[in-house]
Amino acid sequence: MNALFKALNDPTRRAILELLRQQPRTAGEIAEHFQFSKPTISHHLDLLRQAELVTSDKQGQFVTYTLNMTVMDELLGWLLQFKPGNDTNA
Amino acid sequence: MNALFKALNDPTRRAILELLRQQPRTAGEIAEHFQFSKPTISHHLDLLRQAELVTSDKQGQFVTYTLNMTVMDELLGWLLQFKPGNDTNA
DNA sequence: TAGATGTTTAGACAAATATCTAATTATATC
DNA sequence: GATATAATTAGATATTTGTCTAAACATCTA
Repeated sequence: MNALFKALNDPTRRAILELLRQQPRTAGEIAEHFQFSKPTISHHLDLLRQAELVTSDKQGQFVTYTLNMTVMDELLGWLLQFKPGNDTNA
Repeated sequence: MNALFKALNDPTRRAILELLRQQPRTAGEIAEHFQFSKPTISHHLDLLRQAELVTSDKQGQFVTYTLNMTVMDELLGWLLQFKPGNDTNA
């Protein structure tokens, strides 16, 4: 849960997630969308991977990043605990 | 959105939210649940208030904090954009 | 094998963050 | 008014974070 909130606490990382919402992309393609250096984007991708918000797959020189929604579902569950009438974790 | 994710990116602040899920509490009551100093808790409460995750109400010497779910709904909306088949912000 | 391309690692640094103690403000009560 | 209680503000400090450049690693192709 910590890694998840940490990963989400950055506008660039959230923008990366929104990019990947459309389709998987390589590290270089992702970097093109931002003004930061490639190492910086690589670091952001690392944090997203640590939080399991993305998966990475290396094909030759290219590393393709794909959105992984299963962790988002965990966050969804955490959120719903606050919804009135929901007694989960009561 | 930034203030929201920032506020959520701390286990103590998330625990405070979970405490307030049961009922509103004063700053002192909240502080009793943790091992940190009162100023530290006061600071966490300030960040939660900045994110509008809680509201505060002063009655005499006491300041009562109450959970505010409306911002959580915003987060919920952000999350749902990632759900397949959801074309919001497409 | 050499060079080009894609990506990550290493190391440095400024800015932000979480924490503390001491001091201050606000209210209640004697 | 003086003192006690509730809470916040101020200032200090160690840690974490986001960014950069330079270097290294991995793969492809001529």
